[in-house]
Amino acid sequence: MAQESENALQRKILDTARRLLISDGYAHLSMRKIAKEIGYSATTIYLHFKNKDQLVHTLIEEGVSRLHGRLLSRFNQDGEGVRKRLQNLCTEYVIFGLNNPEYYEIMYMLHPERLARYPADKYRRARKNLELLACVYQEGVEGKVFQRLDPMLAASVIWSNMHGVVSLVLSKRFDAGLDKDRVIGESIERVLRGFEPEKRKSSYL
Amino acid sequence: MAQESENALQRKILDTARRLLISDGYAHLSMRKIAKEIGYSATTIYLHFKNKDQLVHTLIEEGVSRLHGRLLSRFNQDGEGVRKRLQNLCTEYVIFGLNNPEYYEIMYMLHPERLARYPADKYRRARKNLELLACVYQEGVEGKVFQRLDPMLAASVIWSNMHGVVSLVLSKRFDAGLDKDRVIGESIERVLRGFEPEKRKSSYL
DNA sequence: TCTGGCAACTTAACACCGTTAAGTCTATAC
DNA sequence: GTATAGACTTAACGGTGTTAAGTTGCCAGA
Repeated sequence: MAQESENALQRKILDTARRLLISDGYAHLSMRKIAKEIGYSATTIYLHFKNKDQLVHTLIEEGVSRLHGRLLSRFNQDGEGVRKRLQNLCTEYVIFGLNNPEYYEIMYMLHPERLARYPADKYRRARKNLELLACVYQEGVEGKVFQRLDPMLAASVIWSNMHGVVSLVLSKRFDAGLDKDRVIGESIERVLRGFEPEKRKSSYL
Repeated sequence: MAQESENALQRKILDTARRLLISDGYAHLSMRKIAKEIGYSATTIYLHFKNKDQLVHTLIEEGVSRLHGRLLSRFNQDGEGVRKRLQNLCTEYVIFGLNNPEYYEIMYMLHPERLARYPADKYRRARKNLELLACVYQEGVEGKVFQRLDPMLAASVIWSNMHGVVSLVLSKRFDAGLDKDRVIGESIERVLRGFEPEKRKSSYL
């Protein structure tokens, strides 16, 4: 069928694009290279994707759901305290970013111009990752492990902290002499501490 | 003198590059456009700058020292508590980033490929900004406002937190419904709280 | 005054890029 | 047998960073 061959080629384009993205980085990803790799002319890609941005958006979505898979498996891994669970989610996020720098770059570091027409339903998918953090935070609020606060706000603050450390490591902005693992560990630790309840007037002392 | 006219043109190139960077953004900054703007051929720029990266590095350095000026004036503005002073530095950093998105982009969000040959002495300048944070932190340690910790590590953690929130705002990754000012405020607040001493076993209660 | 050389600058070109318009070929439907 | 539709390509436009080679004009030394 026409549609099936269309889908097959579409998948081939995406697979090649992903491979080139990971091997050469986003800066070197070009329509012409993808085309050459799959043995078609560059214009053929435009029969399956409106433009390069749309192709990249598909890769972003892929990245988002890969990350979601990682976070979800951590999320479902209970048996530990709420604080430890949130900490694990943070660690998982950082690990994903450092292990998938090219995915991370297009997902969270690309200039917004490239995302201008990023479809709303894909944004919603991305938010699901934030909601995992928010959910655990809310649990923590109920268990008096964290201060009462809008969970999505708290999740956003935690996320932006994780993003800061990941993106600075990826873009090599930290001092060479600095132990990156310590910065990452301290980042997670400090921001979580920041949400813990004041213990000053603890009643049991 | 030959050198003087060289410098004059060099400055003209830089001024134009800066103007175009701010008006059109880094993505649209091209050697040809700069050349057209100053009425020279594109190749003339290569007589004064080795390549586009070197030109951008000069702009980055400019940005770093602009930011340094801002931070320094806040740094020298004492009469308040140490914690408030560190908070002010953080706020100043965020304000600079949001007010100078194009500068911020090339300074901290550009892909490391573009910075591969960024000279070491310019890195040192960039570190001076981090040292301002570290210095105030150290003051806080001595005043028992912050936990004892390697000041450069603490400064890096605080910086990466600020960078996270700035870069996510600039690249429009936060949910539209989220109050950015609150995220920024909470980010600063929470990370500083994370460095405060444990008050659990406070002796005066 | 002539000449060599140098500095400043330009033109032309290379090898890329995303993207579009127009054209080709082939298989199927009538 | 011919028309149509789908899949694909070629050629081109206007852009990019960058380099090699060429031009121009001025100034020093003979």
